[in-house]
Amino acid sequence: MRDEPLHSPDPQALLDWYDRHARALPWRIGPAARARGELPDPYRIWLSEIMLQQTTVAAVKDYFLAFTTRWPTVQDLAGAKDADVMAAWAGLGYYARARNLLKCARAVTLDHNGQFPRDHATLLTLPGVGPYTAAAIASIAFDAPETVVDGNVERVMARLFDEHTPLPAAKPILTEHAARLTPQDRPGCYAQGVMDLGATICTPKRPACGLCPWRSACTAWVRGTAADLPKKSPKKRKPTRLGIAYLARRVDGAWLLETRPDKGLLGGMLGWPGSDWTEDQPAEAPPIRAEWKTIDAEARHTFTHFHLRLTVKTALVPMERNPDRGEFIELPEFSPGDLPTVMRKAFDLAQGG
DNA sequence: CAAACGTGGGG
DNA sequence: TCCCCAAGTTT
Repeated sequence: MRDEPLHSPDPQALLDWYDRHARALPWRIGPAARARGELPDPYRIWLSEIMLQQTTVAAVKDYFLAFTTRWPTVQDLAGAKDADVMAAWAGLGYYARARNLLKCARAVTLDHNGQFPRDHATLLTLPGVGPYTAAAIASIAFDAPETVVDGNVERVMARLFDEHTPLPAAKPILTEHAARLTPQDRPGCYAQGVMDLGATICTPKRPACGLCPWRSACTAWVRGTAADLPKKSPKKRKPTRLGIAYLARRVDGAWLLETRPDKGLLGGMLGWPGSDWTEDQPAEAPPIRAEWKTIDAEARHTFTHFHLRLTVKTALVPMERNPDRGEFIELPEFSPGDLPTVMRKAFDLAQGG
């Protein structure tokens, strides 16, 4: 057994691989433009990077196209109504990202002369921009030699250097390896290349080591440990919580909805008035006096840290009756697509779906 | 440092 | 059914 790879991974080999295998994505410029030394629009890179946080490329694509069509520049987005942006983000998850997206667009427009900052430290001051995203924008949009460390890079580095310390404790070690490899030449393409390598070749399960440009420099490949890395700390099991959602339809077709508070789960999103979500049977909390009927099925949904079993109750209420909570919204001002997924599941259940 | 924070797809 | 995973940030 050796402690070091046979030779150090060559950044140029990774760049060559990227030039041959780069995926065409809506926020990327084409190979011809890249060859001319052009760089992508920082607004589009920022938007894509926020959307891609803990989210797959497949899930992001349509949202990215919808956002950039409706709000082509950061100034357009800064001028949008909060409710419109939250509705457009509905279904993508991690809704703090959408709230910070607007804060950030407005900060760039008002505090930075409408231009994204180019340096890592200033980028880090923007809402929703952490160490990874600041490095991604600086390197991809401005070709600065910053080191991106996302889940892909962690996995690639853990394997290249056969690092068995479990995450997240291993993060500083893996970051150090990644920083040492980052080249001064074409750091933006290099950053995207490492992440593409992790996404398509150096995958979590069954990595395609036979296709990897860094195979001969990979200690885990030499030792046969690649598929077992990176190690991760054991996860906790998710508890189950119970809740009740109240779907009131007025006789004119309007639905009773409320905008959730900015803090906490589904913050800032539209939703059905309901009970607290608790491990014990929740107390009734009808938002309006009505003859509530319980639907004979639950809406089941899993969040990051708990499972939810949601009982759905429906009622038809007359025009003149006022709710204790929420407000009636008529179609088409309200569309089910504006709801976060768990709320849309409740709606689908009430519709008999 | 641990916990909160969504959702959909794959094995 | 259930667990893992995905271009992380904030508190």
